[in-house]
Amino acid sequence: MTRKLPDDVPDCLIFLLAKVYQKAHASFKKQLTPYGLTNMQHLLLESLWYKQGMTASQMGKFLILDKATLSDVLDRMIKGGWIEKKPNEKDRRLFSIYTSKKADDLKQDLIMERRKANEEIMQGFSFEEKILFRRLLIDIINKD
Amino acid sequence: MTRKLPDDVPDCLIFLLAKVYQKAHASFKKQLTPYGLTNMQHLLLESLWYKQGMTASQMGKFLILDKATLSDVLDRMIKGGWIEKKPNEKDRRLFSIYTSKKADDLKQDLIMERRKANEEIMQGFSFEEKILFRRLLIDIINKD
DNA sequence: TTTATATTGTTCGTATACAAAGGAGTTAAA
DNA sequence: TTTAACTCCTTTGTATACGAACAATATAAA
Repeated sequence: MTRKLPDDVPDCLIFLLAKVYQKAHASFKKQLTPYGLTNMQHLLLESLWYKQGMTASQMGKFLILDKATLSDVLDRMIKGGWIEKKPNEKDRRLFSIYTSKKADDLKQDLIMERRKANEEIMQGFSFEEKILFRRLLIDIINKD
Repeated sequence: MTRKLPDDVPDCLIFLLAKVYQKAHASFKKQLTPYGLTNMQHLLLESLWYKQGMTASQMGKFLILDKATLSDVLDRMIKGGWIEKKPNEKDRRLFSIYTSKKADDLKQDLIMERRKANEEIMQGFSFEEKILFRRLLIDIINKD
């Protein structure tokens, strides 16, 4: 599916951003296939390893994800045995989310795959370009 | 839905790319709502204005889009009266796609909206940063 | 020319995305 | 303390995405 841009590159930054994301996403997706995980599921696991026991609402804020999107993904991950939900006794609206043993056993491998995927994206960039590219991305996200 | 990154920015370029795309997409989506068009539909219209009469396969190659994705989008755009499909007489597998009058009447406005959206994304960047950012994005897409 | 191969577009299945509305639970305000 | 306002999560509806399988058609190869 991944291909090069036409010779007359579209003068549309939104399009370029979409294609860069599409390519990075597709590449990482291939790496994850053997594990039976989707990109989004991998992202949630790494978030939980960073901070176990978050509620769905907290994860949504942390990852800038819609709660409706998250609800479905969490559901599939519970069915797949990747995470567990524990009800909060004080506030019965809340569930704390934890990774499962099945997930934890793959932790080192999965983190390594992500590192590899990240390196590939900017492979060929100079050190300065890598730093600047990352900074510009963060600037765009945090603008306003 | 759009929010800032947490203080401890995740060290994952794929995540940053996803969030930049998410933000640009959401922003343009708001601009397009009054027209009754989605981002994808707008993209297809601009492609056709650039080159009328492309087949679905040609559009897919031009925009780096899966034919399955395109098939659905084209279907909705025909139902919405934005485009028209004309069968090819020489090769009965093919359909040439053209914009409708309804779409053409909005052409100048829609192109203007896209320009505005693009400017907003890199607003605040220096001239050099704008040039470099665009080049780096294209490099990533065309790598390999 | 007939058979194998390739291409085009559709359909199916699954996974994001997100707006909007709804149900259950909690907190603030009168 | 009882109601209004808010929060959390789920559900519904629509729109991407894309791999895989398919039917119809076209082309190359034998």
